[in-house]
Parts: sequence; C-alpha cells; structure tokens
Amino acid sequence: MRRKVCALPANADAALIRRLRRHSSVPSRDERALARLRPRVAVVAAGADLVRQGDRPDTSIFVLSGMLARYHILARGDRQYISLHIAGDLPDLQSLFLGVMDHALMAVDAARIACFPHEQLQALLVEAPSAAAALWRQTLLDAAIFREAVTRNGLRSGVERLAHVLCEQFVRAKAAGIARADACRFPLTQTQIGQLLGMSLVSVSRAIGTLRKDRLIEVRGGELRVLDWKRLQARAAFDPTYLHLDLGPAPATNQAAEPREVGARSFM
Amino acid sequence: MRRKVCALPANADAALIRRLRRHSSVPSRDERALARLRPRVAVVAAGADLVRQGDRPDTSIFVLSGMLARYHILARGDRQYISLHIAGDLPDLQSLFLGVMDHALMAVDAARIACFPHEQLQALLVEAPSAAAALWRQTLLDAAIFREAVTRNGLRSGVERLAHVLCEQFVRAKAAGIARADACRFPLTQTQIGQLLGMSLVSVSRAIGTLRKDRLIEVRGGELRVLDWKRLQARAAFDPTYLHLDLGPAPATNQAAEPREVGARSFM
DNA sequence: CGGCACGTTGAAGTGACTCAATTCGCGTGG
DNA sequence: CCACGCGAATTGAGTCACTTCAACGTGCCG
Repeated sequence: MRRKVCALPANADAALIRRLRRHSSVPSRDERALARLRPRVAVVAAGADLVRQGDRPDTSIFVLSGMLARYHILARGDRQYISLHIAGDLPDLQSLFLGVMDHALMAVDAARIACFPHEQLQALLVEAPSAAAALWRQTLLDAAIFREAVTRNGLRSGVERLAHVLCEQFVRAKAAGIARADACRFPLTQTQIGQLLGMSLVSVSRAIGTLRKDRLIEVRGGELRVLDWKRLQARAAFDPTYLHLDLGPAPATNQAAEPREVGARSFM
Repeated sequence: MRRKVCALPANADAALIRRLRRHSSVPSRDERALARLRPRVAVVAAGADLVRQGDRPDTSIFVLSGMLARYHILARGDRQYISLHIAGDLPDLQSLFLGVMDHALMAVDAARIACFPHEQLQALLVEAPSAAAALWRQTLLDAAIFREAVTRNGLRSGVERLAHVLCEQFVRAKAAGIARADACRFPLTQTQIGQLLGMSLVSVSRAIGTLRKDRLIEVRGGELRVLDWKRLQARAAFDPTYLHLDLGPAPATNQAAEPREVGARSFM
C-alpha cells in the first residue's frame, strides 16, 4: 500500500480530458469543469494493493502510467484477475456509485496514478453533463471488456485465450499511444496470466511456447512483441468490436444544449 | 423478432421508478421527468432475438416480466450467455452510449418489455441528474454481475458454478419481488445452462443430479426450488456482496460534503 | 399416438491439471 | 568476477474432471 505523493503537477486533468476526448466530445465549458478537479497523484510499487474487497473508497483512480489489474479473491485464496488497465484507463470508476468494493485493484508493475474524489466526479453530473456522460460511457466500455472476458474464458481453448488477451492488450496499448509498431508492455508473470485466463501456470507456459514456435509472438522481460499480427488475430478469433475504438471524438454532437427542453436534440 | 405492441398503458414508467428506488433516491422532480418518458411496451416470444450483435439500437429495454439473456456468438457458431435478466432489469442500458452492439439480447421465455428511446434517457442527464445517476448506477450493478461471471466460470468447478448461478438468480428474484419463499422461475434448458457456465450439456445434467441427490435443490418445468439455502450457498461459495443489495435508497453519503460551491446539495 | 425436444445415464477419450525436476535470468554479496 | 539464491519459466509424466459419442427415457403437443 506504499504510495508516494508526487510533487510535480503531472497534469492529470489534461490526461483525463485527452482520454475522454478519445471517445466523447467534451465542450469547453465541461472541459473547464474537468480542469478544476483536484486529483491526488501518487506512485505505487509493483504488487501493491490500491483498493481491497470490502473497502469503501471515496476516490476513483486514473492510470497515468504502468499497469493495474482488478481481481477477485475467494475465501479459499484462489485469485481471478478480471481485467488489466493501462495509461488512460479509469478502472476504479466502477466504484463511483457502489458503496463497497466487490473486487480489489492492484498495481501489476510500478505505476503512476491520479485519485479523483468521488464527490467531485459526482458533482459533474450537475455541473458538466457532457463530461459525466463521457465518464459514464467510459464505465460502459469497461463493462464491454468484462463481457468479452466471460466469452474468452468460456468458449476458447488455452492457446486461443492467450492469443486473445495479447491481441486485446496490444490494441489497447496502440489506442493509448503507448505501444511501438510491433511491441508493447506486458508485465504479467505466467502465474498471473493463468489467474487471468483460468488456466494453470504450466498450461500458460506451453501456450506461450506454442505461439512462439509458430512465430506469432515473443514475450520477454515484461514486453510483448507481435511478430505476425494477422495470424495472431486469426488464431485468437479476435474481433475488436467490443473495444468500441470507432467511437469517434464526435458522437451525438451537442454543443449548445438547452438544459430544460426535453430530448428532441441530443446533448453530447 | 416477433413482438406485439401492447395496448394497455402497463405503467412501465412506474415500474422503472420503483426499480431505481431500490438502490437510489429519486427526488420527485426527477421522478416527474421519468414519468414523462414514453416507452413502447411489447410482448416477445421465447427464443426471440431482441437485439443482435452489430445492431445500432436507439432504445434501451426494460424488463417487465419474463427472462432475457445477453449472449456472444463466435464466427464458428458457439454461443456464450453472459448474463440473465428478470423483471426490473435494464439489460440494454449498456448500449446507451455505445454505438454498435457487441453482444446480442434475446428472450429466454415469453417476456414483456418496455423500450425507452435513447434520446429521452440521455436527456435525463441535463433534465434530471439524479435519475441519470440512478441509471448509471444500474449499469454499474450490471458490470459487477459480469465480473462475478468471470470468476464463477474461471475459479469454480462444474457443480459450484451451477450452485452459484442458482444462488444468484434466487437472490435476484427475491430482491425483485418475484420469488416465492423457496422457489423462483428458472426457464433455461440444460443446454443453455451449459452455454452460460462454460460446460457441456452432459456435465450440467450430472451437476443438477448431484445437487438434487444432496437435497439442495429441485429443478423442474422451468422452476427452481431451493430445498436447503444455507448448504446451497456454502456449496457455491456464494457471497452476495457483488449484487450490492444493501445500497439503500440513500446512497453516496456525501451529505455534508462540500464539493466546490456547486454541488452542496446532494443530487441523487 | 407419433414425433420431437429435452433430459438422463453409460462408456471411452482427451485437454488441462498437479506433481516434480531442471533450467533460466538476474540481483546480491563474498 | 564468480558463487549463490530466488523467483520465474520450461519440460516430462501421471491423473482427473470434463468432454464427446451414443443409447435410452420422459414429457408435451399436434
């Protein structure tokens, strides 16, 4: 739980605005409301738990760099990772309107995060409806990733599951602008990959070996290198629709919404 | 896709308000905004697809009675059910801010539904922020169920998975007020249960047989009867935290919070 | 009363698991 | 600079839960 408060301004607000602009248009009035938020920036060490099951957090975490992961843990101690989160994600927005955490949030590797107080985010509903809509949409994007996780782990074989999660992370890293042409960060241990995909460490090792032997990928030192994207995607039966990357920055274009007037015109 | 438009008013708005009041407080001003919504009520037959992958729906579906299910389908034809939805659920709210459907929605048995136009719901963000917050929260509750599905199918054995989903449905039916003391509707075929839990029809049959032999449950004619709730719950390692049933009508507790000058009044 | 979908049960096969033994990579300290 | 230690990854071997294949039972509707 070790976290150092960071001195530098870090521009967490600006990063958040950039993130939301990736899928929603945020009018400048709402942008100003976002810019008034006062997040607390922190650095967390690999392996640190940021929020635990049963906690009642009063902030939502925004990832500035590094990788976080959500997980469930059963009484018997088994762990299931639910989703991975990289720069630009708001994993913890799920807790904004839920009292008690039903899952935990940890840092997979060293990460920089910004904590936005719930009350400030909730205030956006009144102050900046378009910004609130963008945040809402962000939580729906998260939910789509959860749904895909169900299908991935339910319908696919071990090798396919692995290929699928690698595809997902690569595409998301690209979208976040933190991937190179053919590589991105992937700091999970094989044990953790197993706990994400519902398979044993041994199976993960063999699955990686298979994809490596087929010259599709290379994984070393927390880095994923994609050698043949087309074939990897085919091997995973990966369809990126669920990531909704095509949600352009201009959705239902509003601009000068008339707060009172009922809905004939769309407001975002 | 057969659906008959229903003549009677059906009070879908009232049902929606009751639903949201289960977990959020809706001030009367916002209640009036909800009451002004003009949903289209329809009856759908068992097995009918309401929304398909790739569609771009412009309404969100509210369940008045019966059971709906979300599912993914892969190119090769395999099907994975993601979640089940009963009276009071808003399965389709997930599509409110996502353009294209990444999953499909179908009727498991005959159902009555109400379709709320997206633009009217989106207008609530400006008109009735507390109502919007309640809807947002509703989508977060859905997401919590998705997360639990990942863990259920990833970490539990066949019998445990079955027991878990039966626990979930029983508790949710209770909360929705449509369960008897020891029984509720459960209209899935064993094939469908298999596609929900990631197991084969044969395994489902044997798992049901096991729970029946242990005198925990009885399933017949689309009805689930719970014979021994305590032991069923133990068998499933079922912890209802993730359903967030304790979210009283008074949420977020930001009573005297001072979120900047604007939101001093709590708005949900 | 036949047809058909759904459910049950037996038997054989297999993918993934556990157990276990090495090997690799890397940081630490003698 | 090399030895050591330790976590992580690889590889082999045996086992098991769940799968598939197949036959049979059951209940419902035309």
